[in-house]
Amino acid sequence: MRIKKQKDICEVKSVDKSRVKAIKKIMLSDRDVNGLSETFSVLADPTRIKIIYALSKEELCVCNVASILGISISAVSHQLRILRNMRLVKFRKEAKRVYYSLDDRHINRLFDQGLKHVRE
Amino acid sequence: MRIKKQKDICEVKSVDKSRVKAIKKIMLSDRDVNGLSETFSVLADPTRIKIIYALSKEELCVCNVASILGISISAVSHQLRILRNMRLVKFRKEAKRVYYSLDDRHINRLFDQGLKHVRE
DNA sequence: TTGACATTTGTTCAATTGCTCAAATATAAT
DNA sequence: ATTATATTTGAGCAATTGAACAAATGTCAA
Repeated sequence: MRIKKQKDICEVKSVDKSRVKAIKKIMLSDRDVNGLSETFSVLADPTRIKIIYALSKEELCVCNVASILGISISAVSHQLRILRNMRLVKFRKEAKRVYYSLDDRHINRLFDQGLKHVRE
Repeated sequence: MRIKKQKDICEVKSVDKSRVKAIKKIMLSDRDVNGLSETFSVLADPTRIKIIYALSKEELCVCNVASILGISISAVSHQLRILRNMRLVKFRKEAKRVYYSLDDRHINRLFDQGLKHVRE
């Protein structure tokens, strides 16, 4: 095979300059892009999906979530921390238990839209 | 610190059995869970988000996408393959160029819902 | 206090992922 | 055929991530 040095960066002459410029101008802000990718990342994990779904039905303690999903309490707690950091769930402590519930109406809508998509 | 063997699995007696059972019964199917996590995974990457956004505005060739995002053609092509596999984009060849466009109305809606969420 | 239960947290490890580079393929022009 | 342009693909690598396990914290009851 011949050796070719490839620039791998789009040559100016081969680019439709005005088209590229126009779209660059209306491109999403870094803030939007990061927000979107963070949001979708949280929803991109099977365990978290199940947790969110369960909590969308009812407030539950960590132990019950673990029971419902059939995974360890530790694993649930780790995932709940992620959801907490993203402010998707809120919690209240009652004696030894900690009860979690959904804390973001938007997420429910995103979730439902996603379900509609996969079930279409 | 005391050594305790911890089962890390919810003790039956501490679980609200009927509550757990009820939610287990209406839990999402594996199919739904996998579909959701795959769908959200595709949307969870900044590069793919930008590509999807750009393509939502206009049909574009690989080279122009690379130019708009300011990343290598190879990187774009790799990501486009993922979007192709998920059937989120379609393409048509014209001479040496390959033009991509969005091929899923649902994704646009999911995307917009996501934007609404992060901008709230 | 001691012990049991509920949850959280830190560490380690394996798997996944996105990128780069090099190479291959495809198409058209010389 | 050779060259140039456009895109795809495969390998290798660094960074991220989810799960498992151990240990720590917190709360209540005996």
